[in-house]
Amino acid sequence: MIPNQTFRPPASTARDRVLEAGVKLIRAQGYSATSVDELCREAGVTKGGFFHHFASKEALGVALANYWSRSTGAFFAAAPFHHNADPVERVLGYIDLRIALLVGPAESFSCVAGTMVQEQFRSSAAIRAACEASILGNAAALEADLAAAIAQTGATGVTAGGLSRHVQAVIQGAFVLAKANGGDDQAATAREHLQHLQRYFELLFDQEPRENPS
Amino acid sequence: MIPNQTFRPPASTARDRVLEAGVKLIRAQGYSATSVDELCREAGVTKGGFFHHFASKEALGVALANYWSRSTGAFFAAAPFHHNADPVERVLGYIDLRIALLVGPAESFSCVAGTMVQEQFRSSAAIRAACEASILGNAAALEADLAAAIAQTGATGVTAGGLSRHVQAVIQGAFVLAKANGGDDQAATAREHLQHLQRYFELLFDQEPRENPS
DNA sequence: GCAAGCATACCGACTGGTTGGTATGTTCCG
DNA sequence: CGGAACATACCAACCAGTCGGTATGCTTGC
Repeated sequence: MIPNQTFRPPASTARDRVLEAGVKLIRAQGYSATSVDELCREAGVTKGGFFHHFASKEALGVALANYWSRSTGAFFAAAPFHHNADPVERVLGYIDLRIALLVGPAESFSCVAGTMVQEQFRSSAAIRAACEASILGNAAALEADLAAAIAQTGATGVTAGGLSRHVQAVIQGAFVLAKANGGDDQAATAREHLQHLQRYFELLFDQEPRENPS
Repeated sequence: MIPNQTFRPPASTARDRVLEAGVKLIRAQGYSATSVDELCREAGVTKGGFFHHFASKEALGVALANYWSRSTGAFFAAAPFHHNADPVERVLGYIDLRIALLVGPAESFSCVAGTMVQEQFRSSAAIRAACEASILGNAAALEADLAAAIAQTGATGVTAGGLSRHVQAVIQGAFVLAKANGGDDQAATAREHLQHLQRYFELLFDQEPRENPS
């Protein structure tokens, strides 16, 4: 879910270069279709180097999901939307940020954890769990703001936890439909769905609709 | 997106058995992780038989997406929610049906097209296009009802096409989060998100909230 | 009515290349 | 010196795809 490489520090060690290669290749091809040899080539590391740092390809998958969690968690934790006094505006500001990050081809904004878990949820329990932690970690970061927004507006029939997970579900769904789009603007496809999510929150929290950038 | 095997006629020919094997295995493992040998074993077909019917594994992927389109299209076209006089009720009835289909483990209700496109959107243009057609075909089937609902309620800022695609995006996102869930009720995870989608439509079309089954 | 001719459906051994993983160095830093 | 960080060479299993062949049925000519 973090947008593109510029938001992560350039990889220096071999281990980090492999993780960066994993982000790039698995976003574009998925986990199973990405071979260890390919990862090594992309990272400029030999097979021996790879297996020195990762006990198996599965271990790389788990480490990659954790790496992804840390990167995205740090990025969103540092974002300025947290400074807004109104919790509803903080929630809408988060979605604004997510929309702003949707640029370029799908492999530059899609989610490594979502991609991996869709393939590996039955084959590898360890990867599944690491991806779940990544996605739910992102959700949890928004839960307090959502709880405050619900309390402030008196919205009924929803919970902060449920809504926070739903935000992530819509984001993941937006990625799938963006990937399915064969046109030249996959990002616009993804934005469309986050704008519907925003409208849902505006209706739920009884806000004036904000004008959408697109 | 069609739920489970009981909604499709039992496969008799070798070709159909391979397609059914594809539905089962690719739902559980993804496209890349499913080998031709595995498909043959599951279908009770030999390698020669497989390549008699499909020119390549990629051709099987395309045929599978088309098979999926036809199955799901026919199933939803025959569903009784179409008979409701109120277009808003038809839309909500569609989501009710989608919710009702969410039972069992994720591999029994998830979408073959969504799973394949997430892995193959860059690697195979033919599979990507076939999956796009499958997902957008499901969306298009709801577009007229959404257009009528918008006209009837005067909902502003949304289009029938955009909303119909959003329904599919939420469904796909619900599947991803269901797969990520390691608990014993992945279906409940998926249902949660479709209920939020339903609430969005209730707010958008100014309906009384319906009581949710869960 | 029946056989020749041909298409379809299917079989399973085989191939060249790739897979994840290992065993055994070498290099370099504290 | 010792161990962490790599490199090289290699392996058995597996991969998608090929190939020569068979069994079956349909079609056409006589």
